[in-house]
Amino acid sequence: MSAAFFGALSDPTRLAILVRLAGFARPATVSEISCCYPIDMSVISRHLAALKAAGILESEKRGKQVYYSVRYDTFTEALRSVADAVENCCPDDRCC
Amino acid sequence: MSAAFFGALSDPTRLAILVRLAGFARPATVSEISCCYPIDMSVISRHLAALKAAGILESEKRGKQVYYSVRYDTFTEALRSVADAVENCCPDDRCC
DNA sequence: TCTATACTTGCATAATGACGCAAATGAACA
DNA sequence: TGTTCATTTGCGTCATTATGCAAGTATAGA
Repeated sequence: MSAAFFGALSDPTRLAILVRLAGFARPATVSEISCCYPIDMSVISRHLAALKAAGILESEKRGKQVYYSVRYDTFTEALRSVADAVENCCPDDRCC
Repeated sequence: MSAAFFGALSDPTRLAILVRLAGFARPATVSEISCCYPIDMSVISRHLAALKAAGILESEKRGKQVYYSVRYDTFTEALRSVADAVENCCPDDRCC
């Protein structure tokens, strides 16, 4: 349950990239992704790196291009495990 | 699927507060929560307000004190709906 | 080897956010 | 009404982060 995981999702641009990439349903290159936003490609590249560092995306280099794709299994598993953790949290009345 | 929702969870202190509050399994006052952290109570109060604004907590004022509690249903539902959305995202190959 | 393409990294700047302190609000109670 | 306690809000400061531009790296192809 890491704050870094949620931090990766806390930026509107990164979230939009993730949704778009999920919609692609196939790996996409940085250029393909960045052409959809009025933002410099270097910025998109950094966002993709951040999502990858959080374990949400994975990348594969083929020739000159880098293909990013969603790690559906780990991503959805992470979200559901947080939901489960909060739901099944063992009561603890003590403070400090 | 809002970035603000994840933004509320992207801070380690806020996440710790949420976990603690979930562990309490009952509403807790700002003082009760803040006594667990070496942080000024005003900061905790702001964190609680942020979590509430994100729909993760709710508050009730009783006398001089404000009781915060987790909105388990909406919180876990939000996480699971994001997981579902990414998982069942309709493919869309077009760019821009 | 030279050039073009795809992407990443360095650096500066601007915006955002966390924090502490002090003051303000609001409720209970003498 | 005045005091005290619980919480919130205003404000200044420091750290982090998003962004753009320019330069760097790496790969493909002429």
